[in-house]
Amino acid sequence: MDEQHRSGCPINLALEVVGDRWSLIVIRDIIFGNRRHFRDLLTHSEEGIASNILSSRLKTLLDEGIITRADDPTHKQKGVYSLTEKGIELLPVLAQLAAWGYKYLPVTEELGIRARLLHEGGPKLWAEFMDELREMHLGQKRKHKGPSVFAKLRAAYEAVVAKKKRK
Amino acid sequence: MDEQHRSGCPINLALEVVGDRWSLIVIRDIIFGNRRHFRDLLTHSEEGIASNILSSRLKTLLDEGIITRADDPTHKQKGVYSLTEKGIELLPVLAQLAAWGYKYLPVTEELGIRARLLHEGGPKLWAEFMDELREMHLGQKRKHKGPSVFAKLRAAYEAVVAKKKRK
DNA sequence: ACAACCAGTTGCAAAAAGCAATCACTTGGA
DNA sequence: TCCAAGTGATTGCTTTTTGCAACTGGTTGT
Repeated sequence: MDEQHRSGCPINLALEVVGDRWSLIVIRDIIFGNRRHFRDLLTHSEEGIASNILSSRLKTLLDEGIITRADDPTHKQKGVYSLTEKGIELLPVLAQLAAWGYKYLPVTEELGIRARLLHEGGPKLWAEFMDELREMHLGQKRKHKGPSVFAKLRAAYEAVVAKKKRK
Repeated sequence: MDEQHRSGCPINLALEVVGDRWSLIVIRDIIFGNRRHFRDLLTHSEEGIASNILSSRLKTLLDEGIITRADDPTHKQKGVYSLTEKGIELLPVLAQLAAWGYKYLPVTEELGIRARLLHEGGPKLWAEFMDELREMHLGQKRKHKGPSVFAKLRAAYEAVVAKKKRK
């Protein structure tokens, strides 16, 4: 059970934790979609994750201290997943990855809009977003004022979807 | 052969390309270790990559346009792998991943020093480094003057190794 | 009472990773 | 000239991970 690490390199260690095809997808949906329940992550998944894989990933992320799980008072079986600070700080990784994908890969318009805004906003916007995530997941009070980055990203996405529908 | 994408999300598309345990390790060794030959990547790998996996990853990275391969004039069988602009622009992703790993995972001192310097230098240092990489891999002339970031990172690493040896 | 909802688990097949040995060729030195 | 060392891989094999579909056992609302 004592997992041996391949090396003590930070990049390698990070890849051992989130270097697979699904972990960061789950984190992405928690961050940008605010999906907090198992079913929510399962059925709204753009990519169609299987339930056993989702289950296994959530377990790993729990073990690694990237997310936590709490009981939902409204439903005895429902669990609420929240990001830890360690999980929230994966946002810059996701942002850079998204920027790279947006620039070089065949991204669809509606799914690319968030990557664009995040890229244009830069580290300052990321920090604001992380501040909001700390409020949403850790119950800390927001430091920055003004409109929510989360809401702005969502609104931009909805606008693109609406525009495409009209055509 | 026409691979179907799981979705048009930039994060997902990026993960489909480099979201595995080895691709970014190879890129890391090319960038930070300046390893340009198959054998070089194979035998100096900190993590001990197997030859068939290295072979397969290099093929994928070639197909994706992240690296190119040229014949080495000094040896008919030797190939020289170089980064493309698309590959060079993975540096910010590596830097963020390294920063996260450095902060939260059991990184060894000698392998963590580069992550620390890269983090402290921030996007400005990354840009300088990418400028150097364009010189090393694409034959473009460097725009910025002054000491090489590549050399600084290497020197810092050597210094830590030397210090540990003395003890 | 019962259908819909919830968080998973199980069993099985396919794909990928990992390991050791081998291959076909090139180079440099005795 | 010959042969060891070096080159970039490939092959065959086992183990591990992924992916899919069906299922389980409990909860909630009507």
